[in-house]
Amino acid sequence: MGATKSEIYTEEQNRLAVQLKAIAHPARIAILQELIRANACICGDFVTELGLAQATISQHLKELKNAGLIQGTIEGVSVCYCIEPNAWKLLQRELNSLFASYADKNNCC
Amino acid sequence: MGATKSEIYTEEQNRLAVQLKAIAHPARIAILQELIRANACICGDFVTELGLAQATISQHLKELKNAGLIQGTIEGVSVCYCIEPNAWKLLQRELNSLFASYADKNNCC
DNA sequence: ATTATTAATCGCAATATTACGATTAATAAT
DNA sequence: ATTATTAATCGTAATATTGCGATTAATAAT
Repeated sequence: MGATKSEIYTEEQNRLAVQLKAIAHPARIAILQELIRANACICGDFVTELGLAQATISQHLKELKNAGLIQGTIEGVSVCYCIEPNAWKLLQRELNSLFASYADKNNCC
Repeated sequence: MGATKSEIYTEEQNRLAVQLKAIAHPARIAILQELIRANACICGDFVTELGLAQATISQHLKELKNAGLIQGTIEGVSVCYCIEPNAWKLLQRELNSLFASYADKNNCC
């Protein structure tokens, strides 16, 4: 016990859960918002922007990258991060369809 | 350490993170989908629907309820769950604005 | 060559999550 | 009254996450 029983769910459910889990942390939400706001890619600016240690930021970036939501390219001594457009748009579509499926059905309770 | 440093984020970032974390589990995604699909409120059907123990389902329902995403009303010996419309629509709006802020900016990397 | 800067990784401690069996509390049926 | 049904809760074990200091690897600047 302790680990999620991924075998019993559909692939879509698992994928959506993984991506939502990646976003579901205030630090990572802040990172994504700043990435979008700045458009141009930033990197270690997050360390000063948020009040977290460099190791912690690096870990959060890694999780976002693992979920495929951002990408980073080495640029000399620093790393330039930005949104991964395809995964981002796919997630948007999947969430849209989830929310759309709850149109305006009248609740029973 | 081990706990999220909520103090350093905005209230919106924290709220969004809490609600996304509530959804970010395949079992809870399955529960929400089934709740929406059935429209009418189900309850312990989830135990047979998914392959999880009753205690586990009850815990997942509690988390969704704590996040304000669903509501449950006692109906005799069983409990009838359904989507909480206001929280659901608010979350939809917040996610929409997050995704909308990434319009079609051209990435730099 | 040496020194600074940047970011990844390792190792650790604290805390949170996932899952379940067992028990409990409450209503419904007999 | 007794028995079934339903769902919450407790306790526990396994695993995952969060956060950081310290170290490491790599390029840039001197």
